[in-house]
This record gives sequence, C-alpha cells and structure tokens, in this order.
Amino acid sequence: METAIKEPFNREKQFASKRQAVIVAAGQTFRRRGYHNASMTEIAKTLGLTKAALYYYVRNKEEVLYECHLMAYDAMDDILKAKYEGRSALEKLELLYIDFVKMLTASGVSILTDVNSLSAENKADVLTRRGRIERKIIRLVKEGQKDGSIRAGDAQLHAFFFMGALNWLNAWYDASGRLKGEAIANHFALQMRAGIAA
Amino acid sequence: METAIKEPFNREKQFASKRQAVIVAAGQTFRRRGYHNASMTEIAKTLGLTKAALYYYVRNKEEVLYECHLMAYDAMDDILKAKYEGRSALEKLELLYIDFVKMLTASGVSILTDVNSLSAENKADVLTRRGRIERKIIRLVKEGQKDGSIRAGDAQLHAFFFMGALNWLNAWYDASGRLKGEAIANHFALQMRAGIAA
DNA sequence: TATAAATTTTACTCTTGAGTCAAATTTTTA
DNA sequence: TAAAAATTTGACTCAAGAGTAAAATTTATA
Repeated sequence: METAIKEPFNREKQFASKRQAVIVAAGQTFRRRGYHNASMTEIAKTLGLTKAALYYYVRNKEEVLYECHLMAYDAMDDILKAKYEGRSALEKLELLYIDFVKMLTASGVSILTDVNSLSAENKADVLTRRGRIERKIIRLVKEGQKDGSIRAGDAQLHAFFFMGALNWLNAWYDASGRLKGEAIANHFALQMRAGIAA
Repeated sequence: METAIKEPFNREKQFASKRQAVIVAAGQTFRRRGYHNASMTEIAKTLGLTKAALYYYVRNKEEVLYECHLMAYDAMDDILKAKYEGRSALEKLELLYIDFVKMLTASGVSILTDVNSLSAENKADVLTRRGRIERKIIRLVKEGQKDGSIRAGDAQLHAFFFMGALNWLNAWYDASGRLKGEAIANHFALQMRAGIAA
C-alpha cells in the first residue's frame, strides 16, 4: 500500500495551467500558420477541445496573441537576468545568445512578429517590452566596445544583425529536422561572436 | 513650338505599369501592417482609388501577395546573376549581401514572410523560389570553404544566420529613421563577413 | 450517492472584409 | 465632336470565423 499524497486539488492552479496550455498550443499554431490563418477552432482541436471551451479560459483571440508575446519576452528577460560576473561583455553576450537559441528551440516558446494584430494598448505594451530587451542587449554591446572585447561600430546595428538570426530561426526551425537546438545554439553563438569581436 | 514626341500610348504597357503600382503599394502596406491587417480598401486608398478599381488589375488579394513575393525573389535573382569573377567566394558573398541590403532599403521591395496565406500552388511555387536562392547562397558558402576564404562549419547554418538579418531588416527598417540604407549595407556586410571568414 | 460547482458543448449571432456587377465616368480614337 | 473602349465607382452579396448563451456533462466534495 502507498500513502496517497493527496494534493489539495487547487482550483486556481488547475485553471491557470490549463489556460497556459491554451496559450502554448495557440502559440505553436500561430508560429506554424500565422495568427490570422489559425482559427480558434483549429487551436481548440489540437487540445481535443471545442472552440467554445477555449473561451472559458481566455477573453478573446487577441488576448491569446498578447500572452504569447509576453511569454517570449518573459523567457528572454529570464535569460537576461544572468549576471556572468567577471567576464567580458562579449562573453556575456555569447552565453546569453546560446541560451536564447536553446530556449527558442527547446521550449514551445517562440518570438512572434505579428504585432499589428494586437490592440493599440497591447501593441504598445509589447513594443515597450521588446524595446527594453533590445536596449539591454545594445547596452551590452556598448559595454563590450568599452572593455575592448567588441569592435567599434553602430551598436544598434551590431545587435539588430544577430537578433535577426534569432527571429528568423522561428520561421525555419523544425524540431524534427536535421539541425538540433544544441548544434544551432553553438554555431550561432560562434558566428555572432565572430561578427562583432574586436 | 515643340515637336510633341507622341508616344503611341501603349495600352498594355499602361495597364501593366498601373498593375505594378498596385502590387508595390500593396507590398508596402503588407510590410507595414501585415497581409491580413491590410484591407483591399486600405490599399486602394493609398492609390487614390476604390477597392473595386483594384479588381480591374488583379484577380484577388492572394494573387497580390503572390506577386509581392515574386517581386522580391526576382530582385534577389537579379542580384545573384552578378558574376564577380576572380574573387574569393567570401568577397562575392559580401558584394551580393551589400546589394541585397541596398535593394531592400532603396526599392519598395521587401521580403514578406507570410507564406501561409498563399494558395497551396502559389505557396509551393514561392517556397521553390526561396529554396533555389538559399541553395545558391549555401553553394557559395561551400565554395568559400573550399577556396579557404570561409571557415568550416555547417554551410546551411552559416547562411541562415546572416539571411535572418536580412529578413529582420524588413521588420524594423524605416526609410525616415536614423539609419540609412548605405550605412546599414556596409555595416551588415562587414558583420556578415567577419562572422564566417576563415 | 446527492448536490453544487466547474467545465464543455451545441447551436446559434454578428461583424468584417473579400469579391461582384451594372451603371457612371473618363479617355482614346475615328 | 461622336462613338467606342477603357477605367472607375456605388451598392451590393457572401463566407468565414470570432464570439456568445443556455443546456448538457463532468468532477469534486459533503
């Protein structure tokens, strides 16, 4: 016999995790087919549900898109929290970049680019989040130009160049394809680094 | 008095150029707002026309998207025609890359990523075109690995990395912004080159 | 097991925007 | 200038898909 460790069946937790499942499933469908080509009915089916059931968890489709964006930025913020003390800015960037690629290839999270399908408020919010992340990275590039690890040049362009590779990754990466996340991460980090190293 | 050089008012030419104007205007709107967020009415207005008039020039909205894709690939094919004889593959790539960036920033042409809104046939066609271009670039990378100008590593990843920057460019580039096409082209080419140079 | 709350479904409504058509207008040519 | 052809428009139709409401079903708890 086993002592059944009865979890106290937390309603809110249950609800939150199912809601999260909806967001994740939707995000993957959005990535594969695009926001407007993916119908709520289609997303519901991937979860073995009916469209109406989805609306028990989310207010509307746009809210789902918004949450998908937030999820990606949360994940990136999380990675950006790492300190990597005592390393050059270039090394920091490389380590962060590896984590970014791994995150994008391993988790179901993806950077969606469709920001225009959001309501004005949510769009502004998402762009603020994105801007904050970009600025953090640009700051790191500038830091590297000061500590001598990164070559001179417009820091924004330095950053936008290698951030492009990350965004594009979402478009072509296929978990069942020849190229695996780990390999991509290492390759990309090397190429990113070589592109801006002093 | 002037001898009026009467052009023979070529009907087909007139029609073709107006049709082209529709495609270009649509392409810019698609880029700014996304295919599904841009209505035919909106596109018509940017041309000082009515939606119905657009349908005198194009069969349907999807056809317009298709033509936008083709326009971008035609422009890229055109650039890829350059021979640059006697140079290393790395140098060739750099020159091509500069032309790509210039083309994307100077002309109204942009690489659209929404391939899922195309009909099955047109999507297949567009993906074939894209694949052909990608293969050409990957071949050039491999050539560079043979001639010693490009460092070893998965050629596809080498290419996808810097092609990502190009695609992302479409999302953030703003002709009225701080960064100008020429400067971006030179910067990006340098960063691309440094990323893969032997 | 009975009851109540939570979850899911069926069967709608409603809006938006693509696409059409016949009539009006403009342009070209005879 | 008049007739013919090309172009544009106003006023529609129609389909797709988002979103809803009330009923049905499932799950948890007393």
